[in-house]
Amino acid sequence: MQRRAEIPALGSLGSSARAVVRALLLAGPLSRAELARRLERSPASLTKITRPLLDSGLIQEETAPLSESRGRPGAPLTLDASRHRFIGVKVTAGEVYGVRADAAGRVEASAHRPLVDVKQGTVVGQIVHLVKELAEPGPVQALGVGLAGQMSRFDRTVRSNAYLGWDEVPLARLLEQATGIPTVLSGDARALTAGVQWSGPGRGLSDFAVLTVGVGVGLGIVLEDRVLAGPTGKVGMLGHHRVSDSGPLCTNGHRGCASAFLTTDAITRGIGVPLGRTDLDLETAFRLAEEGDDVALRVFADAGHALGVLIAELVNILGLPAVILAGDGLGMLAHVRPRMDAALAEHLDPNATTPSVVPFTSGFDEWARGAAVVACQWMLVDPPSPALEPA
Amino acid sequence: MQRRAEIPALGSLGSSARAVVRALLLAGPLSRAELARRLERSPASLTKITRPLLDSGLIQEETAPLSESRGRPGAPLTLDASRHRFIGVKVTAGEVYGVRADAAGRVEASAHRPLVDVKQGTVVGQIVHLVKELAEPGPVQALGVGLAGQMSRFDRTVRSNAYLGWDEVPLARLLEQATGIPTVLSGDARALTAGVQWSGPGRGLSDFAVLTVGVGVGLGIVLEDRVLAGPTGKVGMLGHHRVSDSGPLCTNGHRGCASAFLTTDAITRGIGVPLGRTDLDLETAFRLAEEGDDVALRVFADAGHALGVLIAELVNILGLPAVILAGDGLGMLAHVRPRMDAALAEHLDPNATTPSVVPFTSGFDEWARGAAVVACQWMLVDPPSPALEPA
DNA sequence: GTCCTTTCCTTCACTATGTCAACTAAAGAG
DNA sequence: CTCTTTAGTTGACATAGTGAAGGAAAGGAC
Repeated sequence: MQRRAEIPALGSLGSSARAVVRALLLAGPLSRAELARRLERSPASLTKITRPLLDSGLIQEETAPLSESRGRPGAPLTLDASRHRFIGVKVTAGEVYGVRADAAGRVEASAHRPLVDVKQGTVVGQIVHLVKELAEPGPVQALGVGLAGQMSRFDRTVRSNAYLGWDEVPLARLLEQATGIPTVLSGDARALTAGVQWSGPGRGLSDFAVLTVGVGVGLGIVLEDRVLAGPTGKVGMLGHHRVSDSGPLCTNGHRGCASAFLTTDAITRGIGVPLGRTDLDLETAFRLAEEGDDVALRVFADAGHALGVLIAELVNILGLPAVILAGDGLGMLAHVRPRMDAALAEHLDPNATTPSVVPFTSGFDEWARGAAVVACQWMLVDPPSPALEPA
Repeated sequence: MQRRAEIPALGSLGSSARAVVRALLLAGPLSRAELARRLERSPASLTKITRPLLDSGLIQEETAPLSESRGRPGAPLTLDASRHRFIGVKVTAGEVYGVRADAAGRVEASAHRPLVDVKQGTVVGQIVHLVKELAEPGPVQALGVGLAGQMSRFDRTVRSNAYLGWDEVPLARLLEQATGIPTVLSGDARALTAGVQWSGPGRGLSDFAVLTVGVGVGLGIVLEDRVLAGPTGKVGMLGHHRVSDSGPLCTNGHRGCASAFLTTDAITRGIGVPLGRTDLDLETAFRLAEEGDDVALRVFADAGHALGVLIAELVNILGLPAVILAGDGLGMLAHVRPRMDAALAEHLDPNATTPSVVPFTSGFDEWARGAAVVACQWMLVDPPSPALEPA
């Protein structure tokens, strides 16, 4: 058995070694010859690149040869993803969620802590507590934090966050100083999308969108294998996107916008108010629909219509072959799917290819897991990110 | 005066030399120090990279020094774009348009030829004629051809083109054999967008969309300085994108779709049919609107509304700071702008930044010029494209 | 078994590209 | 006139990749 401490950190690798690690993480065991084809290098280069990785124990050569067709079988190289740990944190309304995941995005541990206020010190303190709790066994290579709001891919500063009331807070540096772990920030929808792409239902797809439904409506887009950051971090502002000329008002007073049909609040109030039950919850709403209640059926039909229209717009504009649905409001899918499919078919351009619409049920952990994946990707970007700033 | 024949072709350059040429074409005269900063290389490297380019006459050192602030002034390097010629061709309904442009995208000559049928031989023959006519003075470095339909960035084969009725036609190879000029194919909207980005109103913008209005409705998207090809070449299928719950039917029988409001045909028929004037043209429609005709005013108002909704959707989904309007139907802008602006404001997500909407008046040449720009970009991509196949 | 073919992988000499450190060069500021 | 700042060059060196040549490991033909 090899000593674990000797394995080098992913962040310390050269650019070609990173490319090899990325390929191995993405596509399992691969022979040198296969890697050479994928990375568009010569076989000679792959011998050279993989040697130090094998020597350091970062990758291993499997004994069972990979025999396909005739000719000498390739020696499969593997990377033991479980030896590289990352922590992901998602900051929400009143809570901070965190997970520890390996390089393959598998969750090893999760935890959460309440957020009593949004003062800098409180939030940083709670994140640090959470990280220390999760970091326990073995070294952690990087920490990713997902926050609502506009930030670039691999950001270091919260520039302006309406929800937290923050302005120019160097959160990554503060967390690095407190934890000693290299830290990146990312938009939460972007992080979720990265998680879906790296090790969720988006794995292997080079182009897709993630549409989330819950407290709000969110969007993440992957084009040509890259998660879109948006020019100003502002991708997917479709919460108040108009979906119908009629319909209810949203909380901002817009008629017929996506939020007015799709958020948990819109659904519970849409059903609860006409029935005089102001504190109706989603489960009750589902039950009412199953019992054939007229109001519930109409509200879910409208939600399905809104969802179908949003998907059609995405596909018409971007030509996406797949759309993944996620978020804690996804439970309604069973009730809205027929109407969603109908609206999608109706609004899709006749020349566009019908996308596959894939539901992805997940809890709040998935947002944190996405942040962990972002941290891992950060360690593997080319060109390498600047090293941890001196504390 | 230097002998022109000695200048090396752009396609023969190494990858760093290409990067220098791209930067000089994009941002005019730049000193070595400035190039080093932009390309993220050391000053020493730039001395080394630029030396053979200067020796070969491909770039020149300007005499007037570039004096900013204190310190030694930089020696501006320029690339004489006019010494590199490209031909762009756009294949449309009954005609083939072509232009000869320089590396900066400036049109030097243009011509067009009728297309009596869409047989392979006929189309290839007409393109070859056009190219020979335009290629006259000096050598041409590459030929770009823009066609409607789905193709990748820098394609070589028309895989399936409903309009031409073609299937798996190796058009690039055929044209290379007939003309001896390296040839690329590209989607027409993609080519137009490349032209706008390289040397049109999109110059300097890293994120924008081009929305075209005319016979149909087209879309091109630039994100992070890259023209989007779309996963299957299918970006911007918004011709039949639903814009309103009510409104006229389009030619495919869809109610309220973009085509039903915005195409030239939709406008002339929308005004002409109620007035009993079946052969009404756009000019007459404009005049009617200026005279205050009720029908014309309503049709243009609806068109403005449709345009505003499309722009809002684009901006909501992608966070684009700018949208450029083009196409031969753009003449209507004056008549539709108030309503367009209103619809844009109404449908834009309150959290999104209002984009600048820039009209770009242009003729059919602009589509061909885009194809020439694609040819130039093809010569400058990194990694280099495979060289001209042996004929 | 003994070839032969195919594919994988390595070695080695070589090229391309880019860097650092030390230097010269040209301007403005005091 | 010297100091500072910025630009550009030089030469020794580093890094990453390649092609050509050959060894290694399988299956197939005989």
